[in-house]
Amino acid sequence: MIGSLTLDQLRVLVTIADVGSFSAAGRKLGRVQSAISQTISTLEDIQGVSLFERSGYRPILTDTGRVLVEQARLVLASAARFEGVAKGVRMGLEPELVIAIDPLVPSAPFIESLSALSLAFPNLPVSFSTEGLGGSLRRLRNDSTAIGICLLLPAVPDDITAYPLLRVRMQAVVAPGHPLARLGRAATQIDLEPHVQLVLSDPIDPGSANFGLASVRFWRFVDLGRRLDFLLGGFGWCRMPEHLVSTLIRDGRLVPLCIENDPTPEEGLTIYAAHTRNRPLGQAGQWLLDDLRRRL
Amino acid sequence: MIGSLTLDQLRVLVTIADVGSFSAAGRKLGRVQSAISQTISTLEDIQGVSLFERSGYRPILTDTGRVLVEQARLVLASAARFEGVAKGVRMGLEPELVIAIDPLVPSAPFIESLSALSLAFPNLPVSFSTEGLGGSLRRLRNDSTAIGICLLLPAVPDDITAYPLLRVRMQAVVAPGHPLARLGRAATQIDLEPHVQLVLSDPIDPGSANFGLASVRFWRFVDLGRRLDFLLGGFGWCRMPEHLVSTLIRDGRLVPLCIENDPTPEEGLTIYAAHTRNRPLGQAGQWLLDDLRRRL
DNA sequence: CAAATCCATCACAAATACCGATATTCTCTA
DNA sequence: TAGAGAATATCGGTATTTGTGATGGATTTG
Repeated sequence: MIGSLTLDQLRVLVTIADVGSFSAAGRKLGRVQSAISQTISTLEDIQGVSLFERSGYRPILTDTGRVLVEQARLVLASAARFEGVAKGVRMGLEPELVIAIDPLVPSAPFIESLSALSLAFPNLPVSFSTEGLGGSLRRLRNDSTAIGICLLLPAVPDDITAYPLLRVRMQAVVAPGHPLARLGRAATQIDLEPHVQLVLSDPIDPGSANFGLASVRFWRFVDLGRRLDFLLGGFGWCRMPEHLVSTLIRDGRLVPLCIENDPTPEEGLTIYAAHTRNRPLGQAGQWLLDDLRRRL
Repeated sequence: MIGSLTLDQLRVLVTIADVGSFSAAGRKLGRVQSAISQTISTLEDIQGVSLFERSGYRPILTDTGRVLVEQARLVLASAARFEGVAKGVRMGLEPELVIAIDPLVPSAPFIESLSALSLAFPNLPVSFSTEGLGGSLRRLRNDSTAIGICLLLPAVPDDITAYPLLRVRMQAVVAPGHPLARLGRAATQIDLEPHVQLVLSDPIDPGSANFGLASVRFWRFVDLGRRLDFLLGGFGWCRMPEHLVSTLIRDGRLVPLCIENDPTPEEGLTIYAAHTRNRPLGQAGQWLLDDLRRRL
């Protein structure tokens, strides 16, 4: 036998635990008492454990029974989730919502929307991917994500529908021990050139998305956190989103770097919520998009 | 009908997903192909969704099907835990192991023993309680805990058998505003289940990384840093390496969460592992005690 | 002490799940 | 391009599972 455990057995078990007796459980479940009794009996039999102490007037849960009731609740909750997802699909929801977020995008502004989302669609499986610059766009075109929260440089591509959400200001920074930190004036192209620039790049297509390159020597990183390690270690300079470095600057662990004729827009880079034109958002995706636009 | 979803249907579904065809699933499950076909047919019918695309030679999972297969795996895993607990009991194990730890108890070396415990008894539900100084002792005398890890001042009472030990660590954490942060005792699976767990997963094969899943609801992340953002935002709980969260904990931006296999006390005096004389330890409890004494 | 409630057991009936055969569609190879 | 092999849906018959209803023993309640 593959496995003879039945959800029905578990439903009966927890119902008994809830209402306190076999008979009452029978009434609640619309079955005769003997059916309940037999169901529990076969459950005990197959699992080889004793769930109830039958010596008294009404059966009481054994220690084992108590624990297994809790386990059963988990199984049933899980099963309910299965049915919940199915129901969502039946009512027009997408089966899951995949969200891709580029690494430079701050999470904070999205958390409220997302917790509202999980309230509005409690059974919707949500997944996130953050996998390097350009990852969101690639996944959008892949159809492996429904929504991308990303930069779109130099411009919004034709096949993408995008809504601007917010801007992140970028700040060039360097560790205090680095030569550029002691410059004492705005850095020119000449100043920057000899030093290593720590750039984020698309892991799949390292040649793309290299905006704001100023140095000749650069090291590529896919992971923002790892780049930060190297930055703090005085390995080179780079631009970082302001929200990630402001406390580090305040603590003196990083020094802001002023660049002459910096091509990076003063008001910051625009973060878009995007989806592909040819695959419209599902109900939940649309909801999230609307909510984001309303909030931001 | 109370609920007509069947574990058998789910077993059939995931088997098909694994082996790739109805016929092969039938062979694997020892059933005729038509039985498989009918099972899936009724499952689709009852849930009101289309799981397979039947136009081709062999049915292929729809998007909905793919998601529901993952959900089904979770349900089956949960069911397997149920049966695992039952099996443990059948083989003489205690149905659960309750461990009480006093709040002042430091905690370094417990984690190795406990992860060894969860390896030796993978389905044993373990719960921790921490509820004030003297709580362990009270629970021991209550018979509501099997083992107490506690201070015993001024001396070991007569009714208690106690062995002096030392310390441990690994970190489940949650933001201060999260409900789990206000639990006030060790979290059991039942406590965790309703809350979102923030899990790291393989972006290529999101189904693979389901180790350590305790909640039924979880959001997947590829990126550790982004997960941390959501964690700090109070979105859910997760386990984090201690070196990454210790400063956050110090800042009060995170709260450590004591759960089943991850106890997290701090510094203290002489710590004993204790149990009452008149209720000898079960198999797993004895195992844990021996392991602790061997290591410390 | 009587009435009511609860549970286990048993035989029978109903539901349901499986099997085997068949028709059809698709893939792969000669 | 034809033919063999394999996959699936459908259908009727059978077998197994599951629920019913009645009965008897035990406990609580008033």
